[in-house]
Amino acid sequence: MKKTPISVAIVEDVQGTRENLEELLKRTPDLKCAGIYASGEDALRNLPKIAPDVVLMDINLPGMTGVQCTAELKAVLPKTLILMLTAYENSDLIFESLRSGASGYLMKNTEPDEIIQAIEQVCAGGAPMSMQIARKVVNHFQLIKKPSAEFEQLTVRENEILSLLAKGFLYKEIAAQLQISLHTVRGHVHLVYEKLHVQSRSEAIIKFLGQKG
Amino acid sequence: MKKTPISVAIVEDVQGTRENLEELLKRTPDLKCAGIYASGEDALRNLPKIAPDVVLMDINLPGMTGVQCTAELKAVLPKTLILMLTAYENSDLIFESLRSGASGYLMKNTEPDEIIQAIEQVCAGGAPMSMQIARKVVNHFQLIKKPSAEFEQLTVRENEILSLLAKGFLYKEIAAQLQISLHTVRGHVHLVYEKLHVQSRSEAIIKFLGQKG
DNA sequence: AGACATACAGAACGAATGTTCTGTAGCTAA
DNA sequence: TTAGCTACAGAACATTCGTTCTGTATGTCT
Repeated sequence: MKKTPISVAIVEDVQGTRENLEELLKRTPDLKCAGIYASGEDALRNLPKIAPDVVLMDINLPGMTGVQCTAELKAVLPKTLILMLTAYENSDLIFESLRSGASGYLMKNTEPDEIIQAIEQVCAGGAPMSMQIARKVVNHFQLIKKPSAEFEQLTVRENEILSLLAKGFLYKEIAAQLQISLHTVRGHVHLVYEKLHVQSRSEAIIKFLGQKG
Repeated sequence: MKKTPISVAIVEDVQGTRENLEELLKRTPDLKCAGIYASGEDALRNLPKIAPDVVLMDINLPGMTGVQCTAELKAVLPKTLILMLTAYENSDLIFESLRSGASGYLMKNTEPDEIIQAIEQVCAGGAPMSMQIARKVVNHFQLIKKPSAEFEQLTVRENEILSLLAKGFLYKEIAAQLQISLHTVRGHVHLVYEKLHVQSRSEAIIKFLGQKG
């Protein structure tokens, strides 16, 4: 698929795991081990010159975490693909990693064969991860969707006013934009609060923004 | 893995494809074809009684779309897993499907073997999709991330207060929770506003929530 | 037509919020 | 040590918001 070998760097604090990974890369024909680092700080200092195709990043590093390191690396090397390695399936860390720019998420107990496959897959435009992790990622989208019954009761005018509220306008600014009096705005806002079951502008905005996701 | 066969329903308007899928299910030992429908409306009428384990849903249906059908089915049968079938890799449709509650996303030209595997995988807690689609889903998380320079200037106390503001608490409630005076809360809030370059609680909340994704 | 419901508009009053001050404690650099 | 900086705490005053009223169209049943 690729003629030149894929250059891969390793960031992993545990010596044993680090050496195993290095060994694995070295004995695989199409891969090249471009750098090995025991800490995120060390990796950040050296990787920018090397610009590898792929980085295998331990998520649990002493000092700077793998997530932080990923974010900073991606800022410098946007084209470098990062695969997280982790011992545990922690949901929060998965999402933080993906937000930081990781392109895949592997468990440490993954078979060597599959690690190699994952490296090739990520280069081919994929996002390798275990099927349990894939489901978590997919479910995340569904959580965004919320019951929107309350919002449907709002009249056109109330919706108009709510969306202005949620842009941060003052009552008097809303009154000016809609050509109605300040008092009237207050009246509408109060009805919006009743229908949304909230008692302050803040809560209404939070509910409104949470709704759009 | 499962002793009883997995019950699978098909929603697909094209007769040829529909019959091919049915044939595929029938000749696979561990699968049972529980229902075949040519439209979303038809599926919605009949599936609630059947409650299959998995539904293969064509995304491109005449009348009600596969996405709509997925959303309504999921509302009635939250435990039923839905795999979307599609001819084209349209990003928007992928995300709409996932938001509507689909648990996997297959191309129509997928090999029969892989379709069977996908059905088994989704029952086992996975989220089968092509590697290109997986990457799109993962990338979606990265887009959420925004520049957060302003927030880093906040002190621990200020962050604490901002996050309480963004939960809708009143000043006096915040004062009580943090054991400081109402006046002090005001003072902190004002500093937060300065650092975030906003001038009201609403704007601060909007900025704070927009930041988290 | 009369009774009822709803969307919209406005006013008065108390409560919450925003601004601008002052003061204290801890930490750093000259 | 002293001067300067920052985080935190508080007070006085002005503005904005939230609640509870009343009133006016408009539409829909019966």
